[in-house]
Amino acid sequence: MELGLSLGEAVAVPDGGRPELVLGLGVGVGRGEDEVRRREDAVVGARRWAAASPEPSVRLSLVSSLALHWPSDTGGVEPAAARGFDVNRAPSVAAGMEDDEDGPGAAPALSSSPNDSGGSFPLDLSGHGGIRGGAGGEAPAAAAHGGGERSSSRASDDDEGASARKKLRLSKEQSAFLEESFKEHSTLNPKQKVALAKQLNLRPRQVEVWFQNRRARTKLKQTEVDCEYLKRCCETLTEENRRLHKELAELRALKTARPFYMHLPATTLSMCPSCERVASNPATTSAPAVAASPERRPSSFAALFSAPRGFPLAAGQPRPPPPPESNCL
DNA sequence: CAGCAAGAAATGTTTACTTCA
DNA sequence: CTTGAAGTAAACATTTCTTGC
Repeated sequence: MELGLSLGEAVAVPDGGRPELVLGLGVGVGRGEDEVRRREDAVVGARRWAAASPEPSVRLSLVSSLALHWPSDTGGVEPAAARGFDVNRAPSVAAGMEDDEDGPGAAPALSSSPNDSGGSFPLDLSGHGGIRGGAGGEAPAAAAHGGGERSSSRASDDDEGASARKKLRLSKEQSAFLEESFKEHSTLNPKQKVALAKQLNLRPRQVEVWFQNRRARTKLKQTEVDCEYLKRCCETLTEENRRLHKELAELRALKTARPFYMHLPATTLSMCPSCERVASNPATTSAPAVAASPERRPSSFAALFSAPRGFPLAAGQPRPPPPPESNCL
């Protein structure tokens, strides 16, 4: 038994709103091909399972979209695309800024001009004093050098004096814009990062960190959803287990009430492993052969006895036709 | 003012990829 | 041409720390 749960299928919303995530849920007989890989593959595998499962899926709107295509403008495929996201194309709002490279002279984190909001960024951030959220116009030391890409970004924020970490609160506008970007793509390539940073008057490192934390929050939320779902599955299975135990007790009671069929010798009936039919032992052909083809297989042993299909056969009743084709000897 | 939650940032680890001997 | 070590970059996991309530 496997539990399947998938996340990340972007689904168009009828009213034209933003896509929703599909949380595919299902319980059924799992297939061994769902390899459990490290990290994301628990979800990916479950999604695959859910796709192959006849079980209905439950859709939850998690207000996020992780699987939207983002076509490449370079035609190339970057590593991030291999992880499921195509992050090669810069966001539309960042068009024309792709040539900017992060460096000491590029993309200053805090614009010297309050009116310089980074070009096409529609939100007016001037009232927030840039990234410092209206911190009285105090230019942070870290902002002076503009940060750098990953290889240098870690050190770049530290080597600027001992005061090191200056906690900031992103403004609502900045957060909203980052959120919108995240909905389009949960990872950024360097150019997109720089463009976004420019538009928001942030350092590229800040944008990078924000996306990292955002991904972590998404994953955490998903884990909570998974946990809740598995809890419910556990309850359902416990209930099913209780029911089956009860059914078993009823069967045992029936066993004493129907001594003829239940007292057949064990060698009389056997299950063919290939076709899953209950067949009579050739050596004891006098015993009735019971066809248990899939379409006729009762859903439970109790149904086997209660269903009006003539089983078990009463004495003198015509026997059902033999199985059409069987590998049984 | 302490406690707490949220979140920004730092740090360490893992993985994939490239380069080069 | 193949292979393994070294280097690099990016993402992730975890932790630290700041800030606001």
